[in-house]
Amino acid sequence: MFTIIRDSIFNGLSTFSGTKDNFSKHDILISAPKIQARGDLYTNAAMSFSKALNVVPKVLAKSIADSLMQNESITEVTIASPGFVNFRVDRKFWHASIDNIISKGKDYSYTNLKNGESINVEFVSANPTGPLHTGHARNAVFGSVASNLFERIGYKVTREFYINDKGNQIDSLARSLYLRYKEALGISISEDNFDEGMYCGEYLKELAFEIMRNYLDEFLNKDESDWIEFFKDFAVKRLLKSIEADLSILGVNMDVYTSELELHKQRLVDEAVSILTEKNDMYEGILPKPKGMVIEDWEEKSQLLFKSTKYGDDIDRPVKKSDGTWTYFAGDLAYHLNKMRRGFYKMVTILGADHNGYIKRLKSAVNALGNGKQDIEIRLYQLINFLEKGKPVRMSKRSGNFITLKDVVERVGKDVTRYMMISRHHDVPIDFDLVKAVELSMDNPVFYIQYAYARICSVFRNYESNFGQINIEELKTCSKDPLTDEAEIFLIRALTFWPDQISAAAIAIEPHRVTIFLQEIASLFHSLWNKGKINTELRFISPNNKEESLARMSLLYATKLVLEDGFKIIGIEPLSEMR
RNA sequence: GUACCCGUAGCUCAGUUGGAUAGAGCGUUUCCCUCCGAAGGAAGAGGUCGUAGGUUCGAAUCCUAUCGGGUACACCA
Repeated sequence: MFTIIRDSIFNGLSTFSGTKDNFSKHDILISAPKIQARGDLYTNAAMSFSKALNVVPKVLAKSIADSLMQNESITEVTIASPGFVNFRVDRKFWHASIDNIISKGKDYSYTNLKNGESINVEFVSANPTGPLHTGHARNAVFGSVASNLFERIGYKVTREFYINDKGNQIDSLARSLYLRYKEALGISISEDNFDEGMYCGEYLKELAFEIMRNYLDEFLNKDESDWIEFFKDFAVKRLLKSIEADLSILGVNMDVYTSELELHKQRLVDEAVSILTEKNDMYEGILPKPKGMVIEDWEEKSQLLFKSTKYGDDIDRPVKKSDGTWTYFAGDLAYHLNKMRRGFYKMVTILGADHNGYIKRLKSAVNALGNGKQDIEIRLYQLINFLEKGKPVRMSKRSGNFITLKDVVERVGKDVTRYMMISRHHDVPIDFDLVKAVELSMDNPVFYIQYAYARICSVFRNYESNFGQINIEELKTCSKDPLTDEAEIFLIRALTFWPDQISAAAIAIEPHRVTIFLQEIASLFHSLWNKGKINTELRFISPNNKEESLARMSLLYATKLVLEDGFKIIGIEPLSEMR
């Protein structure tokens, strides 16, 4: 809807030379003034482009104002110093906005900014050594909502999970499973049998029993080399399946799973290393002892290093351990080379805040391998504190007594979990109160927006019992003239901003904004509803006046579409009535 | 010691490429159900945006310094 206005503003600016080179229409801000008396909308374009065009803001503002005046939907334009242009639009503009929303329907917030460009979103990527825990839940929801947002701006999204199915942790996993296997065969095992770093959680017992049933004592009293590969493979496969199941109850589905082990088997690590060697980015060297932390068994060791300092990292990073085997980082070199070979130059990776030390080396690696075409963005999310009636829930990883993702979803439901996980900026830790989260109050913001939606559905039921079945064509074509109240216009205005806000959230990779906008719209709706309680003129349904009722229903229908769109992006189900 | 993140109302947090008089919820005070769902709404109190400088027409937002909190810092993943 704002494109027409943007065009007018742009025309006002384009009388000055250099306009086309300096910015595009998309850079023009149109927003609602905080103070109502100033107008319906304003732009700061005169100030923000004053420098680029080398023209004083007031002159630009005058030119913008003149151009806006020629737009017939604009009724009044005022200039405020130092160059704000405030204006009012005709009611018909807002009325047309409703028609626009209804015609676009489910595609209302879709903007084809990226024109089908491929993007790879890597998220969760949990080690397949146990069930997903609550931290993964935030990662999963963040990645999944970000992906939905990317699709809204025209990206072709691939949701990807990187499987760390190689290394010491997987060895420990296999040994842990072997202990459980011995236990299944009647050998007594206690927690003391599990060394540091091994996995003594209950979940391996089930897998051990399955091996015992199918293979009896075939692996008993054999050398580790005779069984370890089988146990690794079995454990990883099964745990991955349970991870997939956990993600699915959260409504998260991956498109691609990529195995680290496979990349090694395909010799892609060697390939990545030889590419970097050719670029002169690899060398055999000794790393300095880290400062500010005590390492007891520190030894100077020569190892293969990647020259990541060349790309902005603080120190160079080891690709081989001192014993000559590959590091985890070596696998990541291969992995990102693999991503780019599959055509993904635009990459987004979601990681926990504890990975902050890893970003620079990852970006360095991608920059070194990407030949300038690469574009990787990494987003970190903060931890979640689980509370119960305000008191922290104790979690001990050692005894395996930590809250799993499944626990949370089973307790509060998928929708509440998803909503809570993205209701805050990713840089802010979340306090998640398991009790308050299911209360039917404003301590539980999910219900606020669902309540708004349910109320709208209720009005529709009511309308139909008065006037019979409603159809969309009718809503589109009916006269919107009865919509004149301030509260109605405010709601329409908020709905009109929706596509801009969604694309801004996508570009910034900030899914939490969606929840904020939804709160705003729900609030405007609730406000309008209550206004109708006091002033019967404003009620959505006037039993004796179908025309008026229909106009109001068209506004509600547009609101409903936007709420549904928001729900879909967040991945929660709309409720047509509260229990 | 170094890097990254956070510091906004009593509490939990928004604040969109820098925009005009900094906003919500909870809590608190006062109103609004004979009337489409009060699980809601209207209004009040509550702020030198951690502190000090700087950049400019204009700073919660950008830069520098500083204080407080979090996370991470050889070969692990």
